[in-house]
Amino acid sequence: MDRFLSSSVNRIDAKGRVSVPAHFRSVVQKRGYLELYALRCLDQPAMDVGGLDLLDRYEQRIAQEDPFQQAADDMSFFCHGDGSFLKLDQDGRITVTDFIREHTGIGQEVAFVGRGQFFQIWEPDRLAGHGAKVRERLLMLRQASGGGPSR
Amino acid sequence: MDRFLSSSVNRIDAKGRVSVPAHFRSVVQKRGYLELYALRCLDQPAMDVGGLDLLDRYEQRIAQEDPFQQAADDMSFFCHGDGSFLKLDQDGRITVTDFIREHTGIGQEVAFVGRGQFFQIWEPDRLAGHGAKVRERLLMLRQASGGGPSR
DNA sequence: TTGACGCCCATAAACCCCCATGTTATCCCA
DNA sequence: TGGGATAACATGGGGGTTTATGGGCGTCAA
Repeated sequence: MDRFLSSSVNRIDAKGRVSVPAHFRSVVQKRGYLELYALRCLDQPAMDVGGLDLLDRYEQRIAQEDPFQQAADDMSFFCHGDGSFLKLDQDGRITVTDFIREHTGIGQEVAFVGRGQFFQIWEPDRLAGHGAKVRERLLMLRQASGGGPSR
Repeated sequence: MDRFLSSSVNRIDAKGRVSVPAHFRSVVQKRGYLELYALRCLDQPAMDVGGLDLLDRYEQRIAQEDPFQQAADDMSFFCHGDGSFLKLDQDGRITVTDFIREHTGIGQEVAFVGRGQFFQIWEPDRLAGHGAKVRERLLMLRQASGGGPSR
């Protein structure tokens, strides 16, 4: 398996460290990531975490823009400046910085959520609230489209 | 890693010195920059800092302008005349000059922001305000394009 | 001589390596 | 099928190293 799947919650210790779920670590290794990079989500109190290939996508997008226009500058600011490195120590833990806590509201626990090519970290309660809203939207979408397959 | 990524805030000491984040220093060394050059941003209260190749970037920008117009002349004056060298001392610190303080509003603390090929220095509060505006613009961009790059 | 600047060192805090412990899940065998 | 052995994992903490920061001192130039 080489995709980030499933979710779990781990506790932050007195030094501010938290274990990355073992399954995610094995994906990290399989993909050959030497370091993890966390990007601040634009519209959610979460961080997107992945390898540096996470940035490649954004940089390709930026390359399409006129480098001297505001859009290119904004995009660069977002993907280069609004993130932080997450070093895995040799026990597979990362340190949760103030930068991350501020944006996510994370206190004592961290929820890890697989998203395929990357994963996210959330404050567990906020994740639960977000999950409820997502399910609601999906349900409305299905009803609006006239039912679809049963079940 | 050979790109300037992530951001952090450091304090200026009584002599006007501030530590460049260790990670940025290692990028500077990896890129072989013997000296850093700081340019006033055209449209933001920040300095762009990088190697001398930073000038290439500005010169490209100027090359886009009609050389008979005043804009090109102004830009040339701005970037060739309104920059300053930043020497790294052997503890990895730079001195924040009055010239920099005036343009950025920097007082006691400096925010370092990675921008890929270069980095920026900001007054922390102004950076926070700028970041909020950038995220707002990017969100609008995403909504306008009906989905956008991520998710 | 004074002030800006470079070089040096001291110290506290942050960070990372290593090992220990407890808990949970898995497996094996009676 | 139950129960104990085992392995995998999350978590806690000790201690060394790196980093940020503060300050002393000599040099050079105005």
